[in-house]
Amino acid sequence: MEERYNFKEIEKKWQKVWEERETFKVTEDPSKEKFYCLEMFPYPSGKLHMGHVRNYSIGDVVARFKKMDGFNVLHPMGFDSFGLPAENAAIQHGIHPSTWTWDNIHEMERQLRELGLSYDWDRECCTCSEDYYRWMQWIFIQFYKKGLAYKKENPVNWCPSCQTVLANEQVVDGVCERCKTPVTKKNLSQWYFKITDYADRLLENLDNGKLDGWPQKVRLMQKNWIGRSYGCEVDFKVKDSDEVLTVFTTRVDTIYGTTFMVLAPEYPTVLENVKGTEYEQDVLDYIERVNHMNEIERTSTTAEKTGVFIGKYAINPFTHKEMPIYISDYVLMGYGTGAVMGVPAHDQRDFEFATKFGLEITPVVDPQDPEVDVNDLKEACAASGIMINSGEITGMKSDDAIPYMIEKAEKEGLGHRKVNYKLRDWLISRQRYWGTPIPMIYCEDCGWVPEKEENLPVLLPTDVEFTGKGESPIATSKTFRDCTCPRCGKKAQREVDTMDTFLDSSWYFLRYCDNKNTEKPFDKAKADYWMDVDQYIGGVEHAILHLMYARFFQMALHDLGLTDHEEPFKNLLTQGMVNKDGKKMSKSLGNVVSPAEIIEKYGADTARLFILFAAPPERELDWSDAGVEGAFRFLLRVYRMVNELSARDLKDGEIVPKTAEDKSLNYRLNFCIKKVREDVGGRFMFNTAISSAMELVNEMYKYKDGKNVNEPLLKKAMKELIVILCPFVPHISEEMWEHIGGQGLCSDQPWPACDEKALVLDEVEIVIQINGKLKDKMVVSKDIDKAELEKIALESEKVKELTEGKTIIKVIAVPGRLVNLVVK
RNA sequence: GCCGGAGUGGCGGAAUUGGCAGACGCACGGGACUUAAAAUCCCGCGAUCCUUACCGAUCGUACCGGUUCGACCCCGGUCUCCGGCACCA
Repeated sequence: MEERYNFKEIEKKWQKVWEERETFKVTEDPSKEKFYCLEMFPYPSGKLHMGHVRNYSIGDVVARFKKMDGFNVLHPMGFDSFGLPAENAAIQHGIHPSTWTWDNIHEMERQLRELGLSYDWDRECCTCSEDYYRWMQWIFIQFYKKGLAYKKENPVNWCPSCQTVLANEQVVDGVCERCKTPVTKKNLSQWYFKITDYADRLLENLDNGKLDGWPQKVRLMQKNWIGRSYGCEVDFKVKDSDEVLTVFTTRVDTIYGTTFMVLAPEYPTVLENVKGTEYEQDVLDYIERVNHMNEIERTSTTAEKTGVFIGKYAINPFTHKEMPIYISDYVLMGYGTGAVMGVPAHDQRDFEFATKFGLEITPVVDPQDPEVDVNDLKEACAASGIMINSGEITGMKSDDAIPYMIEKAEKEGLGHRKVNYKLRDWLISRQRYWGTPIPMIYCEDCGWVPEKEENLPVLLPTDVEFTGKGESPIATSKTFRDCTCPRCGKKAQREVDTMDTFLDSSWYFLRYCDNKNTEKPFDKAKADYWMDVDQYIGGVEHAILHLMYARFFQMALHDLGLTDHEEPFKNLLTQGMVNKDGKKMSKSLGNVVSPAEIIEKYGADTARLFILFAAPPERELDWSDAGVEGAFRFLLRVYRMVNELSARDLKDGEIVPKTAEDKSLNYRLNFCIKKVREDVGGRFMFNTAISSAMELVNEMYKYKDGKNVNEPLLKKAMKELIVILCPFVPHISEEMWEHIGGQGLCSDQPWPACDEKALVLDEVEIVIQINGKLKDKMVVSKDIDKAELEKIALESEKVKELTEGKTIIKVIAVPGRLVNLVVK
């Protein structure tokens, strides 16, 4: 082995060896326990960033460790390669999205290989390739046949800059998640997936133990997003009309306090209700104004309430009182029924509305709080309490009044129990080119008909123009649109929209299980062998979008009988961001550290080691050049030691630790073996795993230059140290392994066994406390019992001195740990 | 506003079940080696106080309080920061 640590050559050499020997290629093997380790696949932007390096380093340590620990490890990689940037490149630079994407994929593959990641590249999937999107289309058709896909006209989120619709999940703070342009509403006919059918199951599984391996935070975020609320729908008749307005409320107990009613501006009967009346113009003006607002303006909670009276009255089914009907933008058409009962005394929004329009405020719940005067409210009071002014339920507890009123409404036919969700159906069509074509055909006679499965894939046309404007670019193709109806054979037209790329990433983990299948998306037996993903690793920014869509897909595919598994990801690790100087790395701040630069200067092993050592994976990590230097120095230190020890040609033989130094080294070695197993295999604390390896190296440095060197022991420590380091820094480990004459590849070695006996020391240090404060320490035999321990502690000079003239009230002795004297 | 999470040296962080606070690393300081420097190796490194020095003492995990023989850890309250959701009836 060269004296100098020549990482460049070492890394190149071993990457080639792994590739040639197919070290990380796997097949199903029922005799072995499987482990599916998966990192979120990247979008092929063309350049790897530090976030990727962190993500894949974490996954690689886990995958390599599990392999060494005897598992049959599936560790695949691919590219989420449909999407907008490719199309923007086409618009700006005239490069075809396909060319741009594939060039980037190849460049990123190269960069990933440079990191020495243990992927089975044979299983690579790129979502933009025909053999992937063919099955994406097939799955779409199965969803359609099952009634999970449907097309409907609806006001949708529209990004004026991207010129496409967006799913609710892609609108963040009222702006487009991608380009930050304020989102507007547009009425369009679009494809949807019925994810709401799965709302309950998606919710149930968050809490029934199936996802206990997920961070609580992510589960809560999904729970809030699904937003289930239990309540009641109540029917209000419109005065002098046959119309019935149904409202949803979670507080039916407050129905006696309803003093007005509010409809969403889009409510379908509003226009006919005002037609030809004096209110028509005001209402039309208001609706027009609301339509021109973007999402930010519309959903601002700080804005003063607005609205107009539509000239009609609703009748409260319980009090028979007449109540004016308004429209206002604070009522949303997309949630509940689009109509709400206004209870200003107990709902803050209604309170503000009533105050603005001078409407009556009737308190019906007394919270029994001396600080609240219900007859002079300064704001709404949402607390529960005792019912007042409420007919037959007056005097009841408001919490009891809710079930009582629901029952009463059901008995008298005035309403019924109802569960509502914030979750909406998933809008999946996009007016873009670079995505999976939706395999649907519109026939004048038959309506929407799916393409025949044997005709898949519906290929993306190549004769399109990229203008970035108007409808889907596919519409500019001369050949794509026209076709014949698969059902009746008449002339028909293809759908020109493509699928949201979040569909592609909702099942790629299944395709990895069987990526070459030309008969179906994946073989059930293969998928059932590998699934669930035992460890999924990625950024927390996907907590809602990707992670919920993938769960929905898995459930739907399960229900279609394609897999036995209902949830895709058993354990989830969400890694924190990589920052520089406390700020996010970004071009505009000029603080971007490029992985290529670091690999060039220090090598991949150093980059991996630093990133794993600097912080626990869930936390943010601040990039530190000095820290990288430190990681590099550690590798140099190990390399130098192995070089020196191998030159000494240490003797083999039976390991019998004799001296205290032997025992200490043997302890450190076995402790490290155990610690790394726990920290990498269970706790995901790579930083402490590495620190225990550092401690072992420090101990070995001290030991090797000592007087009585136990050569077989030192040799074993060196060998096992190299194996322990392998998951973290595989290249240098292979090099050192080869150098000391190790058999086979270091990556193929079994994880060293921990000798538990070595961890039991003959003597232990015991702490002596007085009133809980540390006063003395002593070394005693490990077998000593409570009574003896107590006796020895009381004999300590220090204790005698400090307890002189005082009484010892109580002695607490914990063998192996401490003695605490309570003294007065 | 609602729901989460976090707060430990100069810095990143450790303390896994309530039992020695600060492992490991960075930075810094000192020493050895060297003509010199780099590299390397060794030592020190929370604060305050006492002491010539050694030895030691007191305080210390955001803040206030509680439980306990014993609290970074459990309980109650406060502050600050971060994240998510947000006119969801």
